[in-house]
Amino acid sequence: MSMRTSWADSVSAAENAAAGGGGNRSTYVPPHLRNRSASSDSLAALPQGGPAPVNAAPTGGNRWAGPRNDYNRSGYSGGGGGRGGGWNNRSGGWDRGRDREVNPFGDDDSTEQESGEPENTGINFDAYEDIPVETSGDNVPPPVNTFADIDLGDALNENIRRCKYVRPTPVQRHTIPISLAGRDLMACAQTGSGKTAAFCFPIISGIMRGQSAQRAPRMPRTACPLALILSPTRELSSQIHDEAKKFAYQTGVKVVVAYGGAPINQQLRELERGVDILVATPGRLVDLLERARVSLQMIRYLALDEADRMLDMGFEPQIRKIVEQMDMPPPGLRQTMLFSATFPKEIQRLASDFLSKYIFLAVGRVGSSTDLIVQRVEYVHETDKRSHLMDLIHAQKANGSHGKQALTLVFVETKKGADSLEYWLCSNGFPATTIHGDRTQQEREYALRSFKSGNTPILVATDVAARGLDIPHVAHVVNFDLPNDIDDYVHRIGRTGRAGKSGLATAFFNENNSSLARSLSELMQEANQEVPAWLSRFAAKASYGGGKNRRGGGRFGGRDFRRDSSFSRGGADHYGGGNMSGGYGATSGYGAGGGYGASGYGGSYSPGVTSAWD
DNA sequence: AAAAAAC
Repeated sequence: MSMRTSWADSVSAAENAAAGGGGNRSTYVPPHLRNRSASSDSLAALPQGGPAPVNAAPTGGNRWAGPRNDYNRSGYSGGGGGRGGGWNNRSGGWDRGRDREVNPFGDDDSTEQESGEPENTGINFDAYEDIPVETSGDNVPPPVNTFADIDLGDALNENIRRCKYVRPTPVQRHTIPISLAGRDLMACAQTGSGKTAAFCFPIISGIMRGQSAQRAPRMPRTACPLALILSPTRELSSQIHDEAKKFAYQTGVKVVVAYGGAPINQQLRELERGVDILVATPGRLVDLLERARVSLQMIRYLALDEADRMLDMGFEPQIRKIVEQMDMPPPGLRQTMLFSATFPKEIQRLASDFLSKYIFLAVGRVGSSTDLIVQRVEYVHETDKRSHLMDLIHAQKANGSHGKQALTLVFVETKKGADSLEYWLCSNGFPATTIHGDRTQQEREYALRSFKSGNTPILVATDVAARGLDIPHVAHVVNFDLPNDIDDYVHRIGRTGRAGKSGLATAFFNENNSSLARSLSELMQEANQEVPAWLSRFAAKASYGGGKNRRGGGRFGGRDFRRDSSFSRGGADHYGGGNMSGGYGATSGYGAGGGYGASGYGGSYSPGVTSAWD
């Protein structure tokens, strides 16, 4: 009860200060002002020294060392002694109830066991012990072994508990301290490695500590996020947003998502209500920037997820526009994290342009984790694929659990192919739906929901669903059409075998896939899968045909990209030099393609990790 | 070659 008035007071104090008497009726309260109870705090109570220039932060390295008494306040976590005391209980908060924070964890912590085991059991934690991890760079902060080793703050710790994260994944163990130290990072990490949490925790924590009292400029209709997370697909952005909201629950840090295909007005409204962390796809963000509805001048954290994917998709111009040609602070004055599964020269270039004195991190995939996925390859002629699929689904049906049919994800190569296969399945009595880029966003989201819920246990998808998407409980991934790229294959099969559950991946192979034969059989061998003799023969043939073999074939510590002739063309060692600034970087060891993530089939690929770790 | 992504 007193809390309510406290909050209200706090808000009006903040408003008065922020509006400067200008009659601005914005209800947005910067995060560093939110977590304080008004009775004792006011603007003047900001951490000592008052306003620190925001730009002093990233390279300073020491900004975390100061007293951090501006969060975990009594009004917040201490509360009535019960956990989650603060926000939940208020009946009208600083926002006057207009945007009551929905509990992203569902109704109550205590009901979480209702449907079987908690999400995180079954993870083979021991498998994490011997994951190869390589870092390079100057003064790399040591990894942590537990979340408790890191001072993320009570609110965040509580959310980690709610997420049931027991121990940090390798990418988290390394990334979080690096990031908390204010360092830039280029990381080889893929879906399933826990990277969303790895970059969200430090961002949220940093924003909460945000000692910068620098106010957002007074631009009533322009949102000024402190952190930007870019990702290649709408669904991935949406998923990151969902995760980030869990991590930020009751921290006062506001997360907003913006992507195309959805009505922009709602997103604009959300933005107007204030945003600390903006998750976005590049196209929509450019739109928002051009409308001046978003300004990047306050950005302190930038995370680029699936960077190689974004470049594949032709986003480089938009990304460069966003990062270099708008009003975002330059490298060194912001903290940048670049995540990519592979390191072709385009990515190297991006890294040397976007990052400052960065640390390079490559996390190997979890030991023998692909053991959790049984991979089968079957020789199927183009014309036989449908009937073959029908057989598989029938067999699957027999295995279904809880009276529900197990979820089957079917990958095809084209959007038309997806539609026609879906139509065929449906007209043959199989409940199927489809997701691809020709469908409206509404249809895509509906399809995904319907699939996840089990209402439509068969989902036909193009590669839009291959990467990053977290669909729990997929029992079977069928590569109806194999991709041309082994990385895509790895991503696709990674949709199953999650959360420590076993998964099955079946591929239909025929002459059309010759180019994949070699890398596919290598991958399967590495994962202790049975490679059919006929596939080995295809592989042997293809290795001479010069098909699309894997570059270098190297493992950890492959080719040095600077020795790649195509790389040094037009300026020997340009990138090497660029990356070497300060002696960091993806220098030897992680080649352009021949390096870690590329050849190791997902250097950090780690299926068998629960959804929340993505 | 196809996929994805802003209106």
